[in-house]
Amino acid sequence: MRRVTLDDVANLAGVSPITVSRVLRKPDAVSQGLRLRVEAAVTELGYVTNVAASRLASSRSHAIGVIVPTLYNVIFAEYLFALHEVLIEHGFQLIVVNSRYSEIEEENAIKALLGQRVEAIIIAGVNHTTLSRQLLIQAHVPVVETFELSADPININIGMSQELAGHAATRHLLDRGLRRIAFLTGNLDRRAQSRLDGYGIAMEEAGLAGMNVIARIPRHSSVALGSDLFSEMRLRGDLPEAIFCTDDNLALGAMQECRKHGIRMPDDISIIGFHDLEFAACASPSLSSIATRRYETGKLAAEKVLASLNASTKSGVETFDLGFALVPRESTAG
Amino acid sequence: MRRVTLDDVANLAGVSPITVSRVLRKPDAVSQGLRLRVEAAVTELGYVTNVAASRLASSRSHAIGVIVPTLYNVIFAEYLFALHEVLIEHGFQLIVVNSRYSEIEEENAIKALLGQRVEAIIIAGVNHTTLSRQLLIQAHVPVVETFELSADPININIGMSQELAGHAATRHLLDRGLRRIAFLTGNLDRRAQSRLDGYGIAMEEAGLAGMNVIARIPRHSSVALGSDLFSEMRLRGDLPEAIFCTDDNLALGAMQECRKHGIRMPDDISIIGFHDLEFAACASPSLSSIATRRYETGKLAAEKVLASLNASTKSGVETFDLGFALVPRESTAG
DNA sequence: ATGAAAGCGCTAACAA
DNA sequence: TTGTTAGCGCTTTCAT
Repeated sequence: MRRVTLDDVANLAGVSPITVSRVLRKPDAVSQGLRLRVEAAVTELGYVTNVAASRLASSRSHAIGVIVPTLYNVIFAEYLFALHEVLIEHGFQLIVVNSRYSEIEEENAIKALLGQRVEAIIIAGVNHTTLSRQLLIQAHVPVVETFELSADPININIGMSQELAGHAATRHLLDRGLRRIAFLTGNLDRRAQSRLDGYGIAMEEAGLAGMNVIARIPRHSSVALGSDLFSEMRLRGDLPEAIFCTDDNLALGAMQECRKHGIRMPDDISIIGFHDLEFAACASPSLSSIATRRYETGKLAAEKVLASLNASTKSGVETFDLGFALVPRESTAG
Repeated sequence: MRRVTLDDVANLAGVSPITVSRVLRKPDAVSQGLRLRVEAAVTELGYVTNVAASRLASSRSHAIGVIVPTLYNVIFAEYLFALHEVLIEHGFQLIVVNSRYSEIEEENAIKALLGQRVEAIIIAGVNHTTLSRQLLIQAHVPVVETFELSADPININIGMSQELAGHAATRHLLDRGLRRIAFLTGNLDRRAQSRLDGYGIAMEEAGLAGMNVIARIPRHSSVALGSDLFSEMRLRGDLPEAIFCTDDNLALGAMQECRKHGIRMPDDISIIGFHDLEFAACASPSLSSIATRRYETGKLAAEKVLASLNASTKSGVETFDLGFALVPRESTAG
């Protein structure tokens, strides 16, 4: 039950192995006669190239490593979609690994990817362990850090200021005269933490430093979690005038609870989410949010990788701030 | 800028390459003295195993191929989560490829995975091109087909009857005396088609064959699409008594439209979804749905793969029907 | 346009 | 426990 090899195909076609290899990789370099014979033999034997052998011999993996904290989130799905779209087109394989929001797992992921001799690494986030950072630098491959802005990028950085976005959302509520503003969140990953920082700064600027309310249950973000977070505040008899959710899913859950208990939006309570997911515009009331650019982040990351790989010279540090946009809708129409 | 190899480490540690290899793979087979020296050398040089060389030499890839139609869907995220959980633990790498709901792309994905010499293939769906099926059979690796039941499984089949589930949802509405029942869907992939078949059969059994209403817009399923589908029916002045959505997301979108236009649920219209996503229980009204077992499907698939790989004998055909459950809630409380 | 020789970096099998 | 030898299946380089 031995697997079919190049040599088997070559024997059947009556040519040398290298000719078969050429037919498969650069068909134009082979005369039509031989090419047809080889192609027939390939089909007859059901030959499939052994990628490991090919990678070893050519010392090219045609693989690009991608690290995301989770696959359980549309945000990263949209981003991966863009990466796929561009890179697969150019003959690269994507090796996607999730770090489950852990810097230690991220470090292991980086080692695994380097073992695969990936030709570039695209990694969500800008905070890494010391060893991770060192490995990424020593790898001598293009490295793209995404979703946040780094004070000290390894190579290419494509992101936005999560803190400014959190600040903008909070300001929006403050500008409508709302003062008791709660921040709702699930697990506080780095990006959620930055948004929280932005919230804190805005509150302080408004002279409301003492009024911060942070509702947090350490679970992954979901509509159900939004309901739970809201319920908890309500049962505590501690409903604020406004809510800033780290995530539109949480906001939707909170809105469902409001409706269930006859709490009017935005009359009794204003709600703003984050990311501007697809459903935000069609919710009722429509949900105010901060629009972020997941697709564009992935697209640009992929393009920068391609550019780096084609460039003869090693590129220096480059930063791209893709920004965000406040999208005011009915849920905060004061 | 040559990459560090086993030989480099061996030279530095003053041992033979195979000893380094052993320290990395079966440390217990090496004396402590040498092991420590080798480990020091590995750290000093920042050595990372070249996976391609390792795979070629050992003719083991420790990789498992997974094909899903999309990453853009919680259903598959939950399933992948389970696969990861079990298989990573056992030292396997997952190579996840998406076929974008295309049988041709699925065929290419299979070829790519075979090129990687994956040790098993786990594939969502039971319908493949003739060549795909042939490749899967000839690969002589465990093959698991999931999410549906096959009349003729290649090897292991873990799924449920999408048709019976569609039938059960429709019956549930019929049993409440509802007669004008619409079926809402986005892209009609195989599974959605089967649910539609189940709907058709139930309608026919109830003597309502002529009353089928199918609202379909060929986009990927989402809350926004549910809104659009509902709007279209409403503007056509053609609102049914009940709606069966292929997906809870569509149902949520439809519910939002109802609320926006003062259409009461379930008084004016009953709605049932599919998959029982997390938010179904906390929606308002709570959403009736068909609960499906994505996590369990992934878990069992992973376990069966492990069992097959450990078994000395090639396993025959096995089928596991994981079933589904009707979860009646307020949205259909007639 | 085609082929021969050598070797990519590792591990299996065997020997010491 | 450690090392030697050979080779996994392909592609590079250099010849023809």
